Amino acid sequence: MIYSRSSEYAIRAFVHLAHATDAKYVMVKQIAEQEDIPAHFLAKILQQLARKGLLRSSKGPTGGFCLRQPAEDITLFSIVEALDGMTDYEKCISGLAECNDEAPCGMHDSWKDLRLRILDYLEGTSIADLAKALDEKRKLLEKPKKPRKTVAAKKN
Amino acid sequence: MIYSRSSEYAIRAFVHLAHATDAKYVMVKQIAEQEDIPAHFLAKILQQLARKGLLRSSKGPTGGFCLRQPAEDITLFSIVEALDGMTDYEKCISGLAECNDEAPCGMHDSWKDLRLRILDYLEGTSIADLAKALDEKRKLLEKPKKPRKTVAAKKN
DNA sequence: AGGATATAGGAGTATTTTATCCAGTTCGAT
DNA sequence: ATCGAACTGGATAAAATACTCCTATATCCT
Repeated sequence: MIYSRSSEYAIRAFVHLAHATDAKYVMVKQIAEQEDIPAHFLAKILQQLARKGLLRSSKGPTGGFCLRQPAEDITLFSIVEALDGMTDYEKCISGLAECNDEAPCGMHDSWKDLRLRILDYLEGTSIADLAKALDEKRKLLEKPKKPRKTVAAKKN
Repeated sequence: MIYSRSSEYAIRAFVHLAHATDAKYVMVKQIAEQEDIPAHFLAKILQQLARKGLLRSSKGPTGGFCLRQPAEDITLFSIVEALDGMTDYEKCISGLAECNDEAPCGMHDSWKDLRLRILDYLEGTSIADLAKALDEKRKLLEKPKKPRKTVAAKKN
């Protein structure tokens, strides 16, 4: 709800690509299957991001997509901005077009603070951050110290 | 983007109602005009909120809507929850259904922190807060110490 | 060179959100 | 009692978002 579903898909795809460290191209189909994202839809999204310069693409066999910059340099902000735009964040949350720092709007100041935090989050989080966090979580789950029989009661 | 347009309209309508201090009913049409909200659409929204117990409604002449509780007791959260639901906030931002505090998801922890802030904002801000902030802003604008000729260059 | 493969891109469909309209019901006022 | 005002609720429409399909184009591989 901070960003669209398109952006969500893109972010997940980027994290996936960040794991393909050897800078090889990865097929949309492969990403879509492993990340459980509608393939055709994801293709569209990645095409957009390739046009915007965030991805590199190649056609034909051995083709696919790969990150154009190191994962450390790609922020969530750059992805969300490219797909959703930032107009929602630029206007006042109350929807009053006339509202600015001087004009009246009850929500203005408190929202400004929260918006800043959201933008900080988007600008301060890179694909590399997410990829690393994901790796660490996976490692923790791979070697459970005290495995309890089977993976039975899987709480959702 | 934190909440839907419906919620935005509702919040503005509630702030409007909070100003009708004498607990009288206010017509949808009147709110819609003054707040510049599509009247029929707003009617639907207020009906929903009346059904959920956040508003009191009355038909016929002298009828309309009024707050059911004091504005201090109505949080943004209660409105947004009633209209949008909180399912978006309950699930992991990455869209992974399987993701929970133990399961792997790169975004989980950082998002958890931000989500908490957003919910704090929604739960910690009441309609009375917004109404008061709006009043204060208006007062500041009403009596400019040094009025400069006319209100000419009205910057958007 | 030519066939297989993967992205590019346009067009089309489905679903959700936003917005409108109208007939029905309730209630106040004359 | 009756009329009109205002909410109620269902049906409809428009717009935005999410998703699918098909053809073209570029590239690798034999």
